[in-house]
Amino acid sequence: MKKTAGPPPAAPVSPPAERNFFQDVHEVVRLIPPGRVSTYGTIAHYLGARQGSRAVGYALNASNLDAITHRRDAPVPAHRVVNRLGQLTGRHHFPTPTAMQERLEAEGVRVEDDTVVDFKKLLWDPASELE
DNA sequence: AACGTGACCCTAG
DNA sequence: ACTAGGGCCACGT
Repeated sequence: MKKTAGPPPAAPVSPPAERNFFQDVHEVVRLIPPGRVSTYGTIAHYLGARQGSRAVGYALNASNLDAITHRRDAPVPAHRVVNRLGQLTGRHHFPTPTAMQERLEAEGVRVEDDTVVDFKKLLWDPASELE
């Protein structure tokens, strides 16, 4: 016999925080103003995961795949996120290998040799700018 | 369910 | 100065 009501109230304990890393990353990246760039580490650090930089990239990958953030109203400007050296390491994950650079240049960001020029000056740190 | 991978970063020798 | 290793977060097999 099967038990009539079989909905196991598993729910062991509510999670401490339901903050989805994914969504959180998307939100922060969306706050990056045009003409500015940020880094995976900076965002991760701002979210409290200093060493969770990889997850940031993964989240952006999902955004590009139109997986979670399929909002055309507020697309995630993943092209504004580079690594700590200012290199466009994620350009290969864009529709075209040059899409990232072109988008940045369209915003006035100069890119040379797959690296953002004056990247340090254009760096946008939410912890400082967003307070 | 465990292991491995990935758009990374930091610390140690 | 350079090289090596570990660590965190989420996902795929």
